[in-house]
Amino acid sequence: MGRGRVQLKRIENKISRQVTFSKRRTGLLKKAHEISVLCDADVALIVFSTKGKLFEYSTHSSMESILERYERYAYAEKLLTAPENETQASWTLESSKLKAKIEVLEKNIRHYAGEELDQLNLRDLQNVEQQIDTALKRIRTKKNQVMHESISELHKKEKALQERNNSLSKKLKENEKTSGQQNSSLQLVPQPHSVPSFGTSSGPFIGAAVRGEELAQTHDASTTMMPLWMIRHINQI
Amino acid sequence: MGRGRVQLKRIENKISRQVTFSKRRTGLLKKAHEISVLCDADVALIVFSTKGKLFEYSTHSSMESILERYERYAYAEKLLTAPENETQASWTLESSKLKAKIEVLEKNIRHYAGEELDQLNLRDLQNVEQQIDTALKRIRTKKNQVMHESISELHKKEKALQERNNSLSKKLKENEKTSGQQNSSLQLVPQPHSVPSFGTSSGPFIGAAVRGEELAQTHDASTTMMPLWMIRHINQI
DNA sequence: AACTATTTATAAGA
DNA sequence: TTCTTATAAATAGTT
Repeated sequence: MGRGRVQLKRIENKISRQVTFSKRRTGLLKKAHEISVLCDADVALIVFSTKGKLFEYSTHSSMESILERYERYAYAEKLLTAPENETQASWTLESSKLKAKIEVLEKNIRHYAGEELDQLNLRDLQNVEQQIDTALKRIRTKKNQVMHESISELHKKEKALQERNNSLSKKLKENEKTSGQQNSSLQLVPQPHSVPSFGTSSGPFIGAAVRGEELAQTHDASTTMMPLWMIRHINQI
Repeated sequence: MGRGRVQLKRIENKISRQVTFSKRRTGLLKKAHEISVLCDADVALIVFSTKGKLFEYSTHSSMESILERYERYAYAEKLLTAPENETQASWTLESSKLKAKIEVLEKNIRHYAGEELDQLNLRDLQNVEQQIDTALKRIRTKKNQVMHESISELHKKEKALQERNNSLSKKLKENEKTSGQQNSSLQLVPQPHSVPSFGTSSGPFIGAAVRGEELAQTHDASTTMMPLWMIRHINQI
């Protein structure tokens, strides 16, 4: 539904992903409401954006009651095996499982930080090295991209300010012509923000920006996931 | 969308209500899936028909985990104020705290892996880069150390075997002198443990190790780091 | 945030 | 339920 067909895969461009999310979210909530009204159905819809923001819809009978009903329906089995109010033991168990998981995650993070390496054999070390090397490339790519964007913005601002200055000083000159001359030597043209390492002219600046972008494309990050060894490790709990 | 407009009110005719439900349910689930994939969102959709039949969709991360996340998100307040069953509530609270911590750790790991970088600003990126860079150096150092150790060990073994061989063949010759000659061409000198990826002879083997070390030093990241003043400057935008 | 050209969803009919 | 088709809606790309 739109100017072009769309592949069913994650939209890589951040902006258009956000825009699409906003549009489709509206549509989805609307349709959830429609089926609920038209067909007299109980609907609960929960959406978390990539950034973790929550959007929800639920039929008048309220989210809570629908979720309860869902649990009753979907986990009927579980409810049968787990006697009514959960015992202290089960809570303790869950708690210690979670704590164990946290410990493993923290250990992994320490490994990622290059600490406690004594526990790793050569194969592990090589895996971690590979992972981190990839990560470092991605992060540098991203950083370049962000810097590039910031710099472009600065340049835009600089340009706008310069133009504004020009028009202001022009007006001022005209005013002086009509109302005598005061402050004719006033400094009205501020220096643009200085961006030392990139020089001030736009020529080399643009060159650097383009190079940054190419770099970004080279390191497309969409391919690699958490390393298998880490997943296995976590799952062992 | 169809041959006629439709009022947003309950469809009275039972049959067409069922038909519409069936069609729209399909569409709704499809759209839920689409936004989930396209926009990388976590979606949970629960639909109960009038008759009480359940239909559901949830992003890979599973219905259960999304509902948990929802509870944490939407009822955080309630958990804090809930006076009711004190033990139950406190357990739930602890549990969701732990889960939240796990989520944070997992996010950190993803950042360490160079994923989900969109959420980070330049300062964050800088920090992560620094940490990872340090980690990478440490890991390479450790790896080299481990490799050197195993190489030394291999050399020791090789030497020991060689000596053993020498003495064995010596003895054999003596035996042959006294008891006639058999098996004089028997291969008694075993090859040292093979270390496939480094070649088999000890000469080039050591060379490779040294080269590895040089490579690690080449990756010293101090060259690619951004000067502080530039970062401050950019952050001022 | 608006605007359209298109694609999609679906109401009605079979 | 499923298929077909005319038409309403949603929305991708653009401004």
